[in-house]
This record gives sequence, structure tokens and C-alpha cells, in this order.
Amino acid sequence: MAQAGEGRRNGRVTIREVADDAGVSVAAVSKVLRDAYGVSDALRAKVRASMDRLGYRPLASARGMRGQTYTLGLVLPDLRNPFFADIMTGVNNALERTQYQVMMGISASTAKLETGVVDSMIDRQMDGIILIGSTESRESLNTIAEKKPLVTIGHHDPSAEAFDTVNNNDQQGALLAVRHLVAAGYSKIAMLSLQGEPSSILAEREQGYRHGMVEAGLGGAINIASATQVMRDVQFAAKRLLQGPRRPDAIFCWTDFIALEVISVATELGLRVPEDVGIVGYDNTMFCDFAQNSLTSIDQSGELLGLQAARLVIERINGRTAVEHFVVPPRLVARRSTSR
Amino acid sequence: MAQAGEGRRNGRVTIREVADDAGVSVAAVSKVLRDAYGVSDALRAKVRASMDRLGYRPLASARGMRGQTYTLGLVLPDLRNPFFADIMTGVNNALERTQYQVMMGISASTAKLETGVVDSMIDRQMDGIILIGSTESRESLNTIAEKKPLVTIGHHDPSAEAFDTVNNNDQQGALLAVRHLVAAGYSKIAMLSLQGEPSSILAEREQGYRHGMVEAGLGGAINIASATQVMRDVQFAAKRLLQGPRRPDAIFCWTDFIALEVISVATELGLRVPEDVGIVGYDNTMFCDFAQNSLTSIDQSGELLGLQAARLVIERINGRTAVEHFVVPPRLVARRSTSR
DNA sequence: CTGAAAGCGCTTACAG
DNA sequence: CTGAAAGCGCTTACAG
Repeated sequence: MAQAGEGRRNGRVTIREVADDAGVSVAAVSKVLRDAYGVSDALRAKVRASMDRLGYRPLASARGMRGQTYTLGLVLPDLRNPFFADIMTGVNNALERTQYQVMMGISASTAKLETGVVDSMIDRQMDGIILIGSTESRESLNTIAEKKPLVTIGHHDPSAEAFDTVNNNDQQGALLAVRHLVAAGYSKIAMLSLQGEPSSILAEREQGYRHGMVEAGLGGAINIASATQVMRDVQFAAKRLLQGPRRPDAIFCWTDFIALEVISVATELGLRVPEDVGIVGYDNTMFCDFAQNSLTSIDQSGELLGLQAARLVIERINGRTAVEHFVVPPRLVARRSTSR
Repeated sequence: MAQAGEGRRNGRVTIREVADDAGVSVAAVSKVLRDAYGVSDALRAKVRASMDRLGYRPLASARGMRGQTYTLGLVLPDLRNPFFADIMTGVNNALERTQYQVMMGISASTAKLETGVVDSMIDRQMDGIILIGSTESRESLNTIAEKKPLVTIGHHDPSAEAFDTVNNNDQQGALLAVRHLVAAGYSKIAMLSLQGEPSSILAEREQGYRHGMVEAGLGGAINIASATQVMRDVQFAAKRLLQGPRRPDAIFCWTDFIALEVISVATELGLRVPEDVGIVGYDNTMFCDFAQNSLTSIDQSGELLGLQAARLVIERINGRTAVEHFVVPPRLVARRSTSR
């Protein structure tokens, strides 16, 4: 329909139409668009007026062909953990006054997307990538970082050079959990970790856990079980722990969601929380507050992590090459699940 | 660096390099890429081999300039409701054997993104849009549909022409909840609905609730409260209900998450669930299964909804113009929260 | 069945 | 400070 000539397509206004309307060149409009230097206030005002009048919106694909798309890719391991919502809030806050828009992808969904989601974000010319809870190797991350500015959240690699990392101090978080449990009178403290891809944050937490146990003179009671994120698996692991010969009197779980399942299993087994078994989670997600859970948890300031990650990736886009590793101290939020 | 000439950019292999490697034209490679008609098996095989050898990946931006980006935009209201994870699973299943990739955005985060996330997806040349839990008006949705194939999930508009809808039968879902509660011996049944933008799914559920109450001869006990999704707000509304003069003996909540908060409030008030108050949620998310919640809920088959939505949007991309409205029947999953 | 050429809407040197 | 022209990597008619 509507024979070209005026460059219409899909009803979209193009940069050429804005230029014609404002009586300036296409290049001038482009400069205004990018807040580039070398445009007079008068020209800028004229162009802005035309853009508003015509309802102009630049096409990201076209921009991406030569410059940026002003899009950041955020990769989440899954959509079930409400902790990621906190991170997302921080990311959005950081982007509020910028031209950047964030698009999310899930890494652990179908086979196709396993690592493919990052590639597909690169194919889509994302200007930068934020990877949450990655279990990729250093080399693999370096390969990504070669192509696009990269920041990881929840991946410890303090000697990485090619990409920035943003973390809470997971070792300290686990330590806080153990100390808190010890102070509350628990001694047979087990840890429930994640099975599968080796994760640096879990390695850190396991180390913090061991440290805390040894520190309290409980080195002999160290007991690390693990399960995948599949519900049935977690139930099985929890039952093994709670019905086994070395039944713990407290369990430190690697994330709130798992901790809630452990509470569920304990309840079904007729064990009382916190009297028979104390439970600690990680992330301090909103579910911890519910009276039926009242779960003690480690807060790692997800919103701050997201804010920092967005800030760092934009800095990289703007040319920073020196690496930055941001670490926030965790803090324990005590609730009834450990108040023996 | 690396003076052009061979067309390298950012280490990316271009379609031209593939063409040169295979000894064919760029147009031929493009056809193979799109599985377009009119290429011999021999040529296709040659090109495929070259693509593999060089590790070629088409640049979505460039494709988008003329044709498709093979990207679908999925808009979620927020990241806190685990129900969306079910929908996402279905979407990914539908996309498994296709070239399409899905990118997600959040609609209800910051001011900037309120409705802007859809526009920004259009700017990014998404081939189609799936909108979850939209509260936009018919005209507003029509405007989107004019620009891109659109499918909504959780938005009832059976006479819409320009876009497809995918839903469970919310009216029936609410009816099931009321009937179940009545059968369990509850009679002062309240509903806790969502305050804010008028939502067609909540309108449907409220109607189903009213219908169920009247049907059971409980028309006089109809009592609809509402709260935003903010935790404090929900707590306040729940307290008002449970401490008010017309204290209900059961509450039907518009989503599981809210129901869990209501259980929390009831527990804190010293009320027993299900003895003093029965609770029903909606979505049958995995949290319902936890022993400490054991929440009766309405299952709306999120995975199926996602699968259908993805299927429909791809059909639209491929040229279908006749509208489709897909509705799945809900089913109630009874648990302890209503077993008086 | 195959390919040369135009063009999508921008940005980027470069010249004025 | 401003603009004309080339070009990003694809797809799309069109011609052979």
C-alpha cells in the first residue's frame, strides 16, 4: 500500500522525515538523537520539536547496524526465584534516566537456550550483557566479553580481567548463618547445596560454612548434602538428611526457595521448626516474611547488586576497560525458623 | 583495526563471507537461511557446510531491516509471580524447533516502562508480541496490533478482532472455588481482588464469584475486598476482612501469592486455617504444595496457555488474519487450606 | 535453480 | 556548526 516515496513503512516515521520536517540534514537529526557534540541549541530545539510532532522513534535495528541498539541483555537462570525480581528492580532504577532498555532471557529453560541465549543476545546486537548466576567457565565468559561488555552477578572470579563481577560476600554470608545457628544453640548443622554445574557462589558458601563449623569446634559435624532445583530432588535430599542416622538439628540452605521446601518436608515428617530443626535460607526474599515460613535468611541486597551491575555495564559500553569487582557485605535477618 | 576489505566486524562472519566460501551468491545464502523455496539440495548442502565451518550466525538487526528478526517479545507484569514461569515453559516448548527466540520485558517496573516496554519492543523489531495480564484498553491493544502481531494472555476480550487472546475460563474458575468452599461447609465467603487498573480477568472472576454465591443462596454474604499487590496493602486488607464485623469464614484470593499472605495474616491473628478460615488461591503455583501452605488453588494450565500463545503469534506472523480466542477450562486442586 | 543490484534506517568519518 | 555520501548486513523483487 501507500507507495513509498515518502519512506513510510509500517507507519513508522523515519529519521529522513524528521530531517525534512525540521529543514535540516539527516546527520543533524542523528546527532541530536545521540546527544552528540557539535549541534547548536537552535538546531537541537528545532529537531526535538519535529521529533515530538511526528512521534518519531528511532529503529533499534537500524541504529545497531552502525552504532548501538541501546539495549542491555539480562540473563536469568530461571523465573521461579523471586530474588531476581529484586535484582531487576535495581537494574531498572539504574536505567531510569538513560536511553537503555533491558531485555531478559532465561538460560536454563530448554536445550536450545542452554548457552544459546547469550549468543542470541549478541546476534541481536545487545550493547552489553548482564549474566546472573552463571556457571560458565572463565574462558567461556572471556569469549563473551570479547564480543560485548559483560558483567556477572553471582559469579566469583576476582582475578577476571575481561569482565566485571558483582557479588555479595558469599563466604561471609554462610559464616553469618553458621554463627547465628551456633549462637542459637544448634550444633549438628548441615548445609544443603546445589547439585550440578559447579558454581563459584556455592563453592564460596560451602567454604564459609566449613570455616564457621571449624571455628565453632564443630568440624566433625560438617555435613554437606546437595540436590538439583527439581522439587522432588530437594524433597528426597531433605528426607535423607532428616531421617538419616546423623540427623542434623539445623540446615543451612543455599536459597530461600529450597529452605521453604525443607520446612515443608520437616513439617510432613512431624518435626517442629525451630525446635527440632532450625532452618536458614539465602536471599531474604519476601516469602521469608510470611508467618507460616518465618524464615531466617541472608540478605544480599539484590537491588543494589542489580544497580551496580547496570552501572558497570554502561561504563564498559562507554569505554572503561579496567576491571571492577564489586562486593557487598551480606547481613543476616533472623526470624522464627531459628529462634530456639 | 584489521582493515575492512574482508568485511569483518567485531569478529563476526557475514553472509558475504559465507557466500564466498561456498562459491555462491549472497542471495543464495539468504535463501538457505530462511528456508526459502527455489534452492537445489546441492546448493543448500554447500551453503550449510560453509555456515558450519565458519560458525556463521545471522545478525538479527540486519535481518530486521528488511525482513524478520525472529524475536518474540514477551511482556510480564512483574517477576514475582511464579505463575509466569509456567507460561514461559510453554512458550519455550512451542519455540523449541523454530528459529524464534523470546525476549522478556517487565511492564510494571519503573515509570519509564509503564507502557513503554511494548513500544521499545516494537522499536527493536520484535516480530510479534505476547502480552501477559495486560490492563490496556481495547483501542490501545488495537494500536499495538496494527504494528505487530499480538496475542494476550490473561485478558478477556472475546470480540476483539485485531489480536488473539489466550485465557483460562476465569468465571468458571471462581465458580469452582465458591462451589468447593460451599461443599466444604463454608458460607461467609469473601473474595480478595486486585485494586488498580481494571482487569478483565478479575472482572470475570468477580462475576464467577457472585454467580457462585447466588447459586448457593449466599447472595447476601457477597463481600469483595481489594488491595494492590504491595505487601503492606494486602496485609491491611486481610486484617480488615478478618477483624471486621462481618468476618468471613473463607477467602477466595485472586492469586496464590496473595493467598499466602492472607494465610500469614490469619496465622498472626491466631486464626487457624482451615478451621477458622478457609483459603483458596489461583494459579496453582508450586508454593501451594508446601506443607506449611497446603493451599487449595485453581489451576489454569499456565504451560498450555504459553504454548498456545506462542503458536498463535507465529501463525499471525505467517499471515493469519482471522482472530482466534483460546480458552482452557480451569480445574480446582484441593489441599488442606479448605479441608474443614 | 541462481545471482546482481537496490534498499531497509540509521551512524560515521569527512568536507565545508 | 552543518550536511552529502558511504556503508552496516541482511532480504527482496527482478532478471536470467
